[in-house]
Amino acid sequence: MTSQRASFRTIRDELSRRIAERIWLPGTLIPGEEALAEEFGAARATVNRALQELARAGILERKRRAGTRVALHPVREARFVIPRIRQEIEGRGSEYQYRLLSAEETDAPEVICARLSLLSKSGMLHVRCLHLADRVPYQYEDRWINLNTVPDARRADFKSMGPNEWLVGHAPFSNAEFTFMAGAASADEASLLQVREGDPVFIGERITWMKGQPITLAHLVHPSSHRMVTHL
Amino acid sequence: MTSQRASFRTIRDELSRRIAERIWLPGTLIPGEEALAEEFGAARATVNRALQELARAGILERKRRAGTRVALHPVREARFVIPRIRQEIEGRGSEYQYRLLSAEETDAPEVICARLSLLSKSGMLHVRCLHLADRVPYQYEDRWINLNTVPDARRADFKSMGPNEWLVGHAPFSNAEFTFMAGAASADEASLLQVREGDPVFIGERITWMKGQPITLAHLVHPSSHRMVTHL
DNA sequence: GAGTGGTCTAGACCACTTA
DNA sequence: AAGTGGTCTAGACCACTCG
Repeated sequence: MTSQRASFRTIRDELSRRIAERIWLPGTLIPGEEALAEEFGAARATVNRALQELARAGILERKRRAGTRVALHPVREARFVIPRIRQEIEGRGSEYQYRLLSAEETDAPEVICARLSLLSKSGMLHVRCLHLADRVPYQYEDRWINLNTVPDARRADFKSMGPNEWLVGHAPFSNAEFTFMAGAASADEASLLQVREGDPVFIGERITWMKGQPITLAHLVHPSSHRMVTHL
Repeated sequence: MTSQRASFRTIRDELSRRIAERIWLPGTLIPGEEALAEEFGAARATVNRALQELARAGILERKRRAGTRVALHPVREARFVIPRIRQEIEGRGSEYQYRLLSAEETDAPEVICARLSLLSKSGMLHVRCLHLADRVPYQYEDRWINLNTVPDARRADFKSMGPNEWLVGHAPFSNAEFTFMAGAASADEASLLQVREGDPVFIGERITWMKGQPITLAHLVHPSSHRMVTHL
């Protein structure tokens, strides 16, 4: 008997509580939708929504015919916002500045072609630029843009606007891969970021595709003071 | 007129296409649920589910009375799985090994207390250990556990099981903060990870709470060959 | 084959917000 | 005040999978 009015939230939270307080242990088969609907005095669709949310959060595992179980190894996931560099800097109350270092159409080196699964190394635009926060180097960006996928990028002016800003407005992506790692600053990176060569740097690599066609590969280098933070 | 049978997936994908192909530009007010339901020959609840999924993905913004708009600045988010070190290593087909370095109840240094917003520095368990993949150092873990929140940890045996594995089974968390950064290996870290002192390392920091009470602070150090990858 | 979750419908009422 | 999304219901059929 529940005094609460039926709502997918109250049902979701109550089930969540039973799992957190180990009333239902991991692996337990919990009652079916129909039974829960009766217990909570709600429609099955309402119970379904509560269960689906918990399943999406990874704390329940649902299978047709087999029923719903408390996940044995809850796959916890966290989210992080895909940073838009200007917003990221301005959002912290800092002044954003942008400096284009170079932009030229040139053949891509083997490494880049391989990373993007490209057969031809031609038709690539290589852009290098620097993003500053309060006049201090914040991120060095080394990017390759596939002109075969985004021919308009030839006419883009990257002097005043970073390639990322241009791309979000002109070439939406359907898939992306993000890689984060630590590395040692090369001589170039060191002088641009005002650190010493060999100093640790935080590197983000981003590859985006539109319907299987590679759009761009970005290599984003931060000084080691950089923090990537996310909450759950 | 749509030849597809009504389904929240087909509706969701069709709307997504209209946005991706810029038929509906950012900021556009799109038709209401009722209108879309009629267009697709579906019930409003079905349209609602499609719209809610797109809103959760950040490409639509919905407000009562105001209607649904294509997001101006789509806040793209990516997810990453919160790694369980053993699964992470075994999932790559490598052999997992664990080595406890030290575990002692001791006062926490100022830095740690501050990081956890702790008033008292006592009642802390300091655990250091090493995780190996195929006998190669993979992660060095330096962890503080708050015994005031998790008194059972005093009786835990961390000789055979890592503190993370123990904690997931005994102290679920309600909130967590993840930080990723690059750093230079200290002398200790360098010898344990078999790199040179000062070499870049990839550092993950994890703080977890249960209902506002800090549970643990983990400092996780990887050699610079480490990659953290996620897809969208 | 049968039971469970997945999805859809038609209708209803409510909550919020903006015109 | 009214229109839009948010949620719920009761009922239905389907798809998948386990025994």
